[in-house]
Amino acid sequence: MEALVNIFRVLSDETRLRIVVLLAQQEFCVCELSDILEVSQPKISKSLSKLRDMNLVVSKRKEKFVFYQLKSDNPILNDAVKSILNHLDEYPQLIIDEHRNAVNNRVLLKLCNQYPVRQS
Amino acid sequence: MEALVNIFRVLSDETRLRIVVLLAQQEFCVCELSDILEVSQPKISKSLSKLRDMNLVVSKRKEKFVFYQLKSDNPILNDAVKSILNHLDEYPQLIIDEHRNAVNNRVLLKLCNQYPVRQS
DNA sequence: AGCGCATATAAGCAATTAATTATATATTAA
DNA sequence: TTAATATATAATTAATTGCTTATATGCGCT
Repeated sequence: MEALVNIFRVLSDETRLRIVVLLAQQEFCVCELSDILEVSQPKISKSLSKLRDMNLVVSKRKEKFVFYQLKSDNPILNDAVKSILNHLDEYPQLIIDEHRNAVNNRVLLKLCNQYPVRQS
Repeated sequence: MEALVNIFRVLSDETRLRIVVLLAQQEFCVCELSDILEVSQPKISKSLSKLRDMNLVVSKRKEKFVFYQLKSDNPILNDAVKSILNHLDEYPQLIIDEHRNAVNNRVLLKLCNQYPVRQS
């Protein structure tokens, strides 16, 4: 029961929710999330550590960067994310996040080389 | 976005979540919820008023009793409730609530007449 | 070893939320 | 109109949460 309530508590914070929605689609490192969401690094880091404490994400270091991945073994969280994605058009901020992700990947990443390299 | 986050905030409180799950199945008055959940009347009342402020329930008085009904026009909330009901077996407290509701309806209600009468 | 960048954690403060107790309102019934 | 019951709200205090700034850790490079 507490676990159930905690899932919803995680999603009741805007920063955490935006992170979860992004991670539902691909893994990200801390600095990417900080850039995409325009949220301070400590705040992102703290959000992620809370998600990790609750066993909702896993992290792995790749050289300088620590990448976070959403775990997919929590049916309630999965359903909630699916529900949000189904109604994405009602939440402009989430669409902006997606868009900023795409832009970051194309421009910043490739030109300035200040981003982790992805082989897509 | 704030509306989205607020849905999850509502569900991140155990009392409110238990109320929502019960109301998803039928309407209840305050005293019934207080009895079934074994939670103080002011706490139930306050939870319900928060739900009403967020436009998630409607209330109607029937004589002494004020009945609350879950509104069904919020897709995110609907999906969340469906998801919870799909995994009810993992949350014993919710099952107990359902059970106590059934018992209350059969025993207390009919014998002692201390409950609002329902025509089922 | 020393520097730089990525990430994590800590400290202090502000703000929000919650619980309990008491009280107020509204309806019914005598 | 008074009493009893159902519900709502208020006041106080306690607890949680969140933000910012500062600092610590960890890895890679030179």
